[in-house]
Amino acid sequence: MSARVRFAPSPTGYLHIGGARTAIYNYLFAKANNGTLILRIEDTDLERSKREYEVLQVADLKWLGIEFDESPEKPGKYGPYRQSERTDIYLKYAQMLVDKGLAYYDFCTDAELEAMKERATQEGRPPHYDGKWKNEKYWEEAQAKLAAGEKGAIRFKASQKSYILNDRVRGRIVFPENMVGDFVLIRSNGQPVYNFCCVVDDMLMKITHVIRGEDHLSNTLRQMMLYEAFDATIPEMVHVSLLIGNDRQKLSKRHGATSVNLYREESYAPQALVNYLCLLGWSHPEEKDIFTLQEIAPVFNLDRFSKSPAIYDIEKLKWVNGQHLRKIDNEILVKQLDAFIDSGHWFHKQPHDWKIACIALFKEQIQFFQEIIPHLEALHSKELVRDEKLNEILSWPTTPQIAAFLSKELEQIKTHYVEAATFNQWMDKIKTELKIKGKPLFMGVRVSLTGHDHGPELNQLIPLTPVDVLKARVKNLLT
RNA sequence: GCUCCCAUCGUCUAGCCCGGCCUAGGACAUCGCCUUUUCACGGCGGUAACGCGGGUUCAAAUCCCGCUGGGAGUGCCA
Repeated sequence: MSARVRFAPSPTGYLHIGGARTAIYNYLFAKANNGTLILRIEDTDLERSKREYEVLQVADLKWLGIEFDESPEKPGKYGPYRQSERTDIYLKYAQMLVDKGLAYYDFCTDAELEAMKERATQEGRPPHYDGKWKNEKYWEEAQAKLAAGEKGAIRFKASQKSYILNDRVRGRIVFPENMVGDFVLIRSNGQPVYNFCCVVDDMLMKITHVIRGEDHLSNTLRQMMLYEAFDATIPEMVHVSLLIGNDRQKLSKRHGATSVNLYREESYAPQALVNYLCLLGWSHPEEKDIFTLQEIAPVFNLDRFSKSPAIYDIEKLKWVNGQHLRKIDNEILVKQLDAFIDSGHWFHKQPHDWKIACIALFKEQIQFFQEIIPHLEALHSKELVRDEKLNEILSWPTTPQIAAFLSKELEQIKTHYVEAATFNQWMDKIKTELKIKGKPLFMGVRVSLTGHDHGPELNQLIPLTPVDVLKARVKNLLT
């Protein structure tokens, strides 16, 4: 039987990086095993689920390079792929359990349940449902209520024995007896509940491996009971450790950017995010740390998951991003930059070759795509911002000499830009005629021409800077 | 509270299942040095970890127990 895996997000918000990570693992597993990847929308919480979030999440997934073999947009033969469209299926299966005597109708009110929980807690018992409507003496009443059209929830008779789960990453897990009370399958409003839908769908969609976050580990007990009730085999369970913040707490908004769309907006390379996320809790057999999904799909396997939670550290992401950015073709980068920079910006008026040269020059220096903006601004700024270090260089006796020389040379230039060859001639002349060399030479020229004490290599930078800007800077410095 | 899970450098991790080759390896970050001379990139090097306590064993990061710490769950949320 070929592998079938699914990613099952709830459309209640943007795609979270934790969700993206499990999607990646599922994708990789499917690819590695020539299997099928399914997208199932878990929108049984009508209150919080929104179609627009589903659209957004799918778009983010696509941006990350994750495509599905079966999904709401691309139905296979196990649809529908939105749980909200499968209600009658769940109802049917719930009724089957009722008929088999494995589940029952419950007509308790919220207040009743609340009181029940409170009582149990006070008495030091686990806050389980007390099984009132399971009791024979209420059967007739239940039938009557049902006949009268009253809405009741359907509860599963939780078996009170101990269960053993063989989890692919966590090994043998023993759930002791009496851990859960009778739980709801169908709400009194007729809507099914997560744990139930999940089992029915995984069963019907013939899912072979469930790869999901460790937060679902305890849900697995209930789900095992349901598989048992349906006389079905449990898929292979793969519970991956969670992502946490630098304070070791559950990852949340206060830890910074936790949703994928934010990274897209900040122009991170999607393959970098994917690469980094993949490495959080999984390791490459050869300990490689820069790769694409296509590259590692053949070697991806379930044996290399770490069991402990991983702290999400954006510093390493930045580095990974830089590594990927350097591999991207300059033409593509220019296109992205065009889209990234505001339409009114002078950058758009530059010739294509100039843009390419800029990208080539700066791509080695930036980790964030957006960090290129200050670099670009620096090319066009006539300003000379004096700080301590700059003033020190300006105080060197050689610097005014260099500036004066450059000023004269610049007057000779009739073109819009200085050629690299011309610039190199200047350097030679300063060396031979002015007899300046070493640090005073390079820093003197750099400061005179750029107004900064740092930046890319001069012979690449200067040919990209307009002559009038260079003139203004030198003049600025001489006065 | 109860239940389950987890525990190697600041961070991500390799090693653990099948004890010796581990004076614990790699990567990010950090520090220093080198590099047609700056920041960066690159190269070289440094600082830095087996949570604690007991066992078992000739030998333990690796196996067992306890403690401590952390995480998750405990819903008519997913």
